[in-house]
Amino acid sequence: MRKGELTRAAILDVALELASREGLEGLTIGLLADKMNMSKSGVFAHFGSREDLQMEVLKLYHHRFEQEVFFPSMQEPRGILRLESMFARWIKRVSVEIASGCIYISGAVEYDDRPGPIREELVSMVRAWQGALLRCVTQSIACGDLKAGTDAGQMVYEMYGLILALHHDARFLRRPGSVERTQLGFKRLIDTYQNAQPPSQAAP
Amino acid sequence: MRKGELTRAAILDVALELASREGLEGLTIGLLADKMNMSKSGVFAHFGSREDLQMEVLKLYHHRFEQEVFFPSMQEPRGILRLESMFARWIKRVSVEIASGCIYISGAVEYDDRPGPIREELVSMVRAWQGALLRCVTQSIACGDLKAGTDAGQMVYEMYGLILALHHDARFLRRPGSVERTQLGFKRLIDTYQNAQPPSQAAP
DNA sequence: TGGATAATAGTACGAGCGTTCGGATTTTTT
DNA sequence: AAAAAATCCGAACGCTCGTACTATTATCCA
Repeated sequence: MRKGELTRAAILDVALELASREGLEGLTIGLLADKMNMSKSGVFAHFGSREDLQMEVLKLYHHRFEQEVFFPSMQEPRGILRLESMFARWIKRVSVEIASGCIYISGAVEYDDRPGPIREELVSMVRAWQGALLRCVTQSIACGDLKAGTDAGQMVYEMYGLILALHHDARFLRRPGSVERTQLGFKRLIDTYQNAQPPSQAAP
Repeated sequence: MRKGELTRAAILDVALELASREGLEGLTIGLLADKMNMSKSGVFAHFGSREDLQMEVLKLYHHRFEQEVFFPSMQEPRGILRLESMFARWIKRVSVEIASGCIYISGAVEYDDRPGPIREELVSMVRAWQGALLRCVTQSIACGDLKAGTDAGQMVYEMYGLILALHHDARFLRRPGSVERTQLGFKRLIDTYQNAQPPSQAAP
């Protein structure tokens, strides 16, 4: 691997850290250069523009999220077990991000009214993740783990709300016990839509 | 009323509109001056600093929120009726803000890691609103509308999550039907914790 | 090891930011 | 109506931003 690609990767790593704290729009080349002990133009040369840099950071974040949350949960069997794994790993991920900030969540606010390629990419990423959750819920219904009439979209909606509340209360309000509240909310969600007893079996 | 106070009020009105769209940190004096057909220094003279301007905008927003959501609901009798009124008005308010943006929510992201008086004020405002919700839930338990063992903090937590999800899905993802999902989520929340039949009477 | 190539530094530009200051103009008060 | 005070403008300052260009240094390949 060439040296250029190496420092580029190192820059992106620091950039992700910085963007997590300050937001993608708060990510500045000057600050990044300082943290890297490089000149501004030295950093800049690795990316065609600031927007390209932001895009790369976003894609790196997405990749990490997939690695930590999505892929491991796919090892679990289809149904409620996988759903619980996805949510548990999601909570764990956001819990860590209480200290640093979650780019999906801060980005949703930063780009809710700012058109452009960054917004497009961000929207499609979040949609993809919600789509994955939706599929998992649908499968859970199909295999009889969840009641037949369950509104899958509604479940995903409320799951997302619980995570947003976690980020809000823990990171912004600095309130302890938010993780437990999120778990409790998820438990009530499952309790509402879960089929009577059989842990993971076909429906009648 | 002196002319100064009049234009000052007009500036604040436009500033609130602008801060709703771009966020409090995106509120800039130059842009504000343009929208007012005034010079930058002319606008600036009405406030000692940009931070003061932001603070005034924040307080104006808080005032409007109280007027539209909090105070009218206080007309309702204590208990679940008042709680439902608070949530309904809250939804209505955020629904309108889908087009413009909610400063409480965008501010929570902008200032989650940015110390200073603005953050302090914002946190105390959100805490106050959650406190009001908490009191209302507690009263609903006391008067027997909600079950005795109900975790009031948990209810408020989930209500806030539903609103955050509304803002996220409707404003950022531009997904239709989010208001209905929010109402459905609230209904399930009430169903879980509501006492059997008596609409609003003392508990056994 | 030398020559081509890649990687970084340095400097400068134009734009926008918050803020200051002095003067012109309008409003209010006496 | 005259005096006092409030209001607003215009220009300028120092700063930071992204970006372009040139030159120097380091790295890679033959």
